[in-house]
Amino acid sequence: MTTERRRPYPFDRFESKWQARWEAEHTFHAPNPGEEGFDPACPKYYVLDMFPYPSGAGLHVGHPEGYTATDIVARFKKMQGYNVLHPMGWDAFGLPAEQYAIKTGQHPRITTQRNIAGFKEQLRRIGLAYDWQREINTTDPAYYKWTQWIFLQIYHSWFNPETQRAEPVSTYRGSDPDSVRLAYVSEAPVNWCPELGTVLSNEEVIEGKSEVGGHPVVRRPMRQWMLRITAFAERLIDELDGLDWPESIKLLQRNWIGRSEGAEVRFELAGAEAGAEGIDVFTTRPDTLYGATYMVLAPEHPLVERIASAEQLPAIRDYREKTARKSDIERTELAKDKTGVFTGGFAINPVNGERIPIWIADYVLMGYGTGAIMAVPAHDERDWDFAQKYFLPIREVVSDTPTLGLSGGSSPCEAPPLACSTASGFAIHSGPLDGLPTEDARREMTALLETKGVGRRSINYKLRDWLFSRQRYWGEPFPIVWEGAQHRPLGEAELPLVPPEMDDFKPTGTPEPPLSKLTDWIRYSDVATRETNTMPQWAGSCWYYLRYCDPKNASRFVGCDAEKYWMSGNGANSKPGGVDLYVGGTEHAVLHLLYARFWHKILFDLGHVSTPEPFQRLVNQGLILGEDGQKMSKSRGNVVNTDDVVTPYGADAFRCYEMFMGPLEQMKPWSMTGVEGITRFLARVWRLIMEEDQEGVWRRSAAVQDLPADKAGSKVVHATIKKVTEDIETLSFNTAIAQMMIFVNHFTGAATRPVSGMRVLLQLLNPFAPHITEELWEQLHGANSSMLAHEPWPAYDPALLVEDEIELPIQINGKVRDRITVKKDAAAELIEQAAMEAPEIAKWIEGKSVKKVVIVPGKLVNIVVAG
RNA sequence: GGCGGUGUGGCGAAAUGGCAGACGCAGCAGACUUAAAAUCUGCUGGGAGGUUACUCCCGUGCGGGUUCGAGUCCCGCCGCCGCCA
Repeated sequence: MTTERRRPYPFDRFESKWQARWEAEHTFHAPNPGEEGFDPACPKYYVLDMFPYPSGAGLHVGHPEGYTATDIVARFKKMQGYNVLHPMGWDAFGLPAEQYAIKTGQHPRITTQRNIAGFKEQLRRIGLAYDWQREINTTDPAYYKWTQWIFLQIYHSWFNPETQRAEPVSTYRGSDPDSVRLAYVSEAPVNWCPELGTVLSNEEVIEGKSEVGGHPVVRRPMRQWMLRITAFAERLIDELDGLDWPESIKLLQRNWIGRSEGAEVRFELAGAEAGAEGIDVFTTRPDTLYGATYMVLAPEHPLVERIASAEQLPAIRDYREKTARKSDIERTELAKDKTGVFTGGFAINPVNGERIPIWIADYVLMGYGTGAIMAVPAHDERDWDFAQKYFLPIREVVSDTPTLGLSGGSSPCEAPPLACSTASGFAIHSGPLDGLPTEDARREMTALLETKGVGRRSINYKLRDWLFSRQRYWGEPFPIVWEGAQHRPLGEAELPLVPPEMDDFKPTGTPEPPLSKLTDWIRYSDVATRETNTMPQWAGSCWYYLRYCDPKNASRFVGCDAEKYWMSGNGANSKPGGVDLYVGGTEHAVLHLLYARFWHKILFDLGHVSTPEPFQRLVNQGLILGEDGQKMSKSRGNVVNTDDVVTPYGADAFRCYEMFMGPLEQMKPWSMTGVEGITRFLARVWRLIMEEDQEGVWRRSAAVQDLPADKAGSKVVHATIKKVTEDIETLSFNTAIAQMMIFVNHFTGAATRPVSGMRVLLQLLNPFAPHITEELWEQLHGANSSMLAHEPWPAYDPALLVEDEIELPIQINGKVRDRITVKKDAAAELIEQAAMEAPEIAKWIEGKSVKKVVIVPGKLVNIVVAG
């Protein structure tokens, strides 16, 4: 397409000019406390985007949806007099750059730098008001020095159960501090992905496949670094309450942490002497203990070999091998056929002394609870399926009706139930519990167990500790060395620990990380070798919002004053503090947002930061779909790149369209004709103030005059100030733009346009369309005027919004039949009288009796008639 | 299966329990133009009636309920999307 389409307004002549000026004048630089230009009287506002991974594909129109929203808020808050922190940076460690390196031999650093440059240029073209002096990059040694430093703080800490806080490990009084560190080494089975050549966290594995690439993942035991996030499970749930987050995200986190209350119960092994090793189980239904007719251990449970009878041992070993090849998801699938093997051993049910068989089955996971369960087939679906398959006894101990006289597990003639019931009801066949409703029975049984010393109340979490090491090159090396089998930390002075240069990034094909190939680097001293794992990509994003506060600090991860200022609560709303507004996609609901809260709490406990939570207000932007209504993807060919929009329509049209599409949080499809519509709107704004002469030169329009607005005009102006101000606060940008369209439509037909009203429009529209408004502002005020970005936000006069006379609809039985015009504060009697006399109303009332007249002042009149 | 979200014109959507469909897209008509584009003006949920001004009926996924009045609140379903299983 070579035809030079005439642009509806000459955005191409001024957009880059204003971008250059903002950059040159540091218009959006926020000074820190103590810096030049800092005004302590200024309230602060910290508005943050989830920083992107700079991929090679560049920005598509989905990325800047959130960025534009925060940009509008940032510019708005600045005009309202806030000191606004609005930074951007790069989450640049990660697998794609490393895989590209494996394919091409090009160092990931080079790829990363090139991608960052591309992303930054695309963002610049959109005119986002970032403080680029605060740009950070997680792969910069000056940044990851502090990621490593924070890891060391975690390594040096433990969770004191008495204070419920992270404390220096020196306060631990036990004999083996390594057993309580918040960063520890574990030999547990992990998610190993042979294709990627690395282990993955539970959060990175989706339906048995890697989240990145969809490769198969298997379980295998490996020596790995773990972070003890489970210690914070309770606080991570409880402290969600005070956050201004979408309830759905809070719920997602609560479900992920998966708190369940119940009891831990000890079953002795049959034939063992009292006090000998037993099997502990966790159950949320202690009330059903009388219905426990067998036990199941996870196949990898350490007791299995000991319990197993000689004749069962071969079958057990065979089954364990098969299990090892399955993922947790495959194992716990409800619909799946249950399998298992009898161990040959028996346990004693502690409440009724019954001898019950012990099985192993893969539907019991070693990682959840204690790795063993008591099976109550009558009241648990999986136990039911299992019992049906292997003909194990089933005893009903919960009835849906209160039944008296059916006492005791001793009753010999109970009929097995016809179906499994997990519902609450009333205890039966349960000795002392009989007749109790499920809730009471739970409590009663727990108390009973505690008295007998065979169990106790317990809380279990689904959350697992965070598998924190990866077998990759392109990540932060651990500041750890090994001497013999013992790990020890590097000193702070040895940070940053920079990964060595390398040409061959290929995975070793074994669980040995790529760094293990570099024998020189590994050798730390005659006796010590370096840790060769690296940290996961999440590490850098766990604390980047803190670094933005003080990105150049060389002596601390963030300066105390800067942290206190930017992360403080906003006096006005007495919130506990943190980032004032954080916008990003839902995909991070349980990964980044949980990890970052975890790290933040450790740093808070250790006194390094001043707030218990990092992000006070969180908003998720909705996905932008392709024009076909499908998720954008390369394979569908429906991806719209930002440049495809910015080049032909301009940055302002791009920004405004992104915001006009619909509610920020909603999923919505892209539409190029929609972009054209918004372009028409901006062109109309342009022509409100400019007109084109015979030679095709744009000049200030003669219709713009220094006259007061008429009554209707000033009402529109002030209604627009009100609407736009309120809508930006609630992030309802689509309706804010609709109101500005109403403004423009009102003045488009007018012969003269008051310059005061035009100024207000430019102020209100500036956060949305900063280039065109700056240009027009300059047209109105001259080239030497101060920038619009430095103008204050306008205020509205409520008095101008009130009409003297209002039109009231008159309803008969809820249907509008006529309208009357009355004075705005007319008395009810007067309104009623006028309503009854309205021309159309009479015929509706005729021959009927008026039962009631409802008058809602300023809204409507409803006449209720009968007959 | 559980939890959460969502359902309004041809399309994106708007509506503190108070005139459903603001605003925009698409479409139709008119003005300007030799013509087109651009621009400006008007119309545009469905149906019925009337010569016009207009009038009436139906309408927010389905079925009930509360209320003078329900897109909005309550109960029960159905579809789609997401998360967990």
